Amino acid sequence: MPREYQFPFELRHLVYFREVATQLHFRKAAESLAIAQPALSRAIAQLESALHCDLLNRTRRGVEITPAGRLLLERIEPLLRGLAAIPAELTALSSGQVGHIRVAFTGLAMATVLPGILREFNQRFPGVRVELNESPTSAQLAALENGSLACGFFHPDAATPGLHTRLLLRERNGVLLPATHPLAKRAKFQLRDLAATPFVVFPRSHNPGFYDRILSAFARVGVIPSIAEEVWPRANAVGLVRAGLGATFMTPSEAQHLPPEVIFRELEGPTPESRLVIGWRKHPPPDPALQAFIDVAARAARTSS
Amino acid sequence: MPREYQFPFELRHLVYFREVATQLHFRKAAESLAIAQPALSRAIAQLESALHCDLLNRTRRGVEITPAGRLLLERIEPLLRGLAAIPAELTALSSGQVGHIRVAFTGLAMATVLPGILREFNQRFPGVRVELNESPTSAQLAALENGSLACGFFHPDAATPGLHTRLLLRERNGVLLPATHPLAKRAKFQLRDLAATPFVVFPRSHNPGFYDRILSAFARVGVIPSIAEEVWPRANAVGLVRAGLGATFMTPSEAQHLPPEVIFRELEGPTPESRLVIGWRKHPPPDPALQAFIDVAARAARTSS
DNA sequence: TGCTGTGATGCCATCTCGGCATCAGAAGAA
DNA sequence: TTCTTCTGATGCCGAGATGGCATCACAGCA
Repeated sequence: MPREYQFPFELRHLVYFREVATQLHFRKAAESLAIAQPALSRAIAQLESALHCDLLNRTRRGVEITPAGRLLLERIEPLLRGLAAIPAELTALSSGQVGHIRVAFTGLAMATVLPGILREFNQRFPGVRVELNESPTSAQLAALENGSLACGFFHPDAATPGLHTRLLLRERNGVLLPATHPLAKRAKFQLRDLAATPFVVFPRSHNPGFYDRILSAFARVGVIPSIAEEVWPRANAVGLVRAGLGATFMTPSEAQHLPPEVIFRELEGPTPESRLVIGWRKHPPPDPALQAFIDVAARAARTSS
Repeated sequence: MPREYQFPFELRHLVYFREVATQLHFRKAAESLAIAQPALSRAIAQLESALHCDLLNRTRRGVEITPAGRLLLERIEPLLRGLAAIPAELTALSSGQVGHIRVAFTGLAMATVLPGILREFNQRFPGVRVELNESPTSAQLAALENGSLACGFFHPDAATPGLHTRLLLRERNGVLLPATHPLAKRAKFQLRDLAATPFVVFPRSHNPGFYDRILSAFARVGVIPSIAEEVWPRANAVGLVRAGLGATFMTPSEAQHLPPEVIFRELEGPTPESRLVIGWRKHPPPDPALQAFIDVAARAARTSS
């Protein structure tokens, strides 16, 4: 039998030694450990022979610790404490009370449901660290697939195989115009009225489906829009609109806090729709912390709608 | 049977788990561990049930680690490394290559043998930290007895029960005079010539035997000396002599580097003798580092005498 | 459909661990 | 002194744990 083993001792020996070295009394230590004294004597003897040195001096008037024993005691105490803490940590992890989840989101999520979700989740699961990254839909889908992302708030435009998704909200897009734009004076207008207006959009690669829906919405009213800039994230588009470079699509939710030089208008008639979902991988199934986050997110969406 | 135990697992389980979690392959891990694969499977299953959570997902296309497993792996890796380092540390301690010894000394020791001893010891045992404290003989004896001192360089005046001692040097005391003292002009004189001179001595409690030998040496020549000050350590006595407060006893070795305002003179006839020894406790026997220090000290004394 | 490779399971020999009873030696009391 | 009492060490034995071997169950692949 190999009996080849990295450690010449077992945890048992170390725990026993710690007890004897602390109490300096074999019988009392054995009692504390709920074993008989001979077993303890033997275990200590084994440890000493395994380490090739004396750890305790057994005198008739008690036990005293040797320098080697003192060194061993110093070394094992923090290690035993660390080991003892592990089961509780794992329990906390399994119950979802402790953990770490990486979450990605888009500007729309942050403008709508995300703050409320984070507030409630942090309150109910203060031990779970949430790592947040604003990230476009396509990057989120890639990160979800390769496992580097736990869940994402994004805008699906097609089926998402391998993912569970849950619809959080849907909004019609309006447009954000420079205050100097001729249409800014009108309360209502349609997409085709924007034929002459250059647009600031996000890069197509970030969400090809929505990008293409914008183009086809224009096409349906016989317009080929001019694309002035492609920029990400959304806040920068607002800056460019404010600078007068063009208009941009935006949902009402995103249009809450705007600088004075821009004006938001809803559109009549056809317009692209934004759908926000939360998505996560089917396999492996979410760990408890992520499941808790998803539950909180789903409930927040229900209550807000 | 109690089988009450602080840890729900043993080191074996942790080492096995680390191997599987690293290799993500039961057979290969079992081979690395020099055990059969079924034993490894069982050990991991035991660990999982002990911790009440899954650590590894066994899929047909290999093994993948769960969040709980990853947490466990993170936690145990530093702990296992720490445990693995212990045997070597104890070996180093036992061989005397590593350690810590507390050493006390008197001014005479530092003026004579101690620097050479420390130089050689540090060279041969760089891993041993030597803690040095200048301390009077009586304090050294007390500290040796209660175990707070490993060894001391001191001046015994009686038997030292419970201690091993080794004579390092013996020197006749001369006197240190202010340069303005009348006797300073004479090259030779005896103790009785100092009848009118006040003396600066160390406190009697610091080495009663030597103090009394001074008094009896005076008594033998019919002189009752006047004690001007009692001061410790020796360097301060030099300062008081320099300030003209009186004379003090001193060995030639201690009179090497003196300020110009004082003059050292050897004495003819009877004079107190200083004996420097190194002493250490008989029980418990010295640990290897201390033994090495004693050996170096004894050899240094032999070569210098 | 069979082959290959995975981890899991059944069975058994062996070893270890710990309990009980007892021993050996020193300190302290009578 | 002698006896008691306390210490830790040792002999012996049974229960349980451990690990090896053979085998199973299952998925991927040719």
